[in-house]
Amino acid sequence: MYPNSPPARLPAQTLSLNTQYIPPPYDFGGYHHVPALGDASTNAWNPLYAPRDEFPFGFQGSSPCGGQLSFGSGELSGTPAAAGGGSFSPYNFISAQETFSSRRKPHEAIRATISGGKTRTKDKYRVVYTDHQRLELEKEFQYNRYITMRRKTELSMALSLSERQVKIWFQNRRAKERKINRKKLQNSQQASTTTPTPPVLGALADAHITSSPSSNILSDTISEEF
DNA sequence: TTGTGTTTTACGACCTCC
DNA sequence: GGAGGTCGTAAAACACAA
Repeated sequence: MYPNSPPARLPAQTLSLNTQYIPPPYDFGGYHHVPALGDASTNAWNPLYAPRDEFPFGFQGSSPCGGQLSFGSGELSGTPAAAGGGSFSPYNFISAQETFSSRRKPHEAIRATISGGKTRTKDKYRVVYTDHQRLELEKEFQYNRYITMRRKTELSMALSLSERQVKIWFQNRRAKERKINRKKLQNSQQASTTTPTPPVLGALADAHITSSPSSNILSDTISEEF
């Protein structure tokens, strides 16, 4: 079904990719989560530095990691108390998911139960999270790429999800981010190889022969963080 | 309406760290 | 050994062009 290339595990690549964070182009107009969020690119999300312990909360408007959280769009106006009166605090959640206007009808559209041979543990193959659930998860993700055990417990209770669901959501969300970053990197590499070098820049490049395209891309990517 | 491509949940395999 | 990480993938949910 998926005629993709065979699996190839490159753990080292994972680490290097995680050192940069480029905010993905969110489009809530589709069936995706959130409008464009603030720049959290100053974060260095390396699993080696992933918080395994608690971290202090209590920010308003901007994360301690430098990321701005601005959920002022009309989409978010459907969550009356979620933002805590305009400023997001990760501890402020509303558990009444029904108050969130959902564009689709989660859980209703599940038609098929797991047939024989499937190894899923749930009676349904997968559920569709409500917009509110995804919004709160997304907010937490913008605050911290790696959820702590405490926050996982709180989120699971607030959103009526299991801790395992919250954990897997964060795993999938990080995978999505890496995928987007890879695409961006590929696009920039293609652009650098296809676009002819302007004469002036070419002359400048001659003065720095040691710089390779790949290193330029890397530095460009890093410079985007600032 | 339908075919197709993309995104979203969920899992297994494997790896690392404590 | 367990928890949690990435990676690859299955299949549902969804968007959208024809």
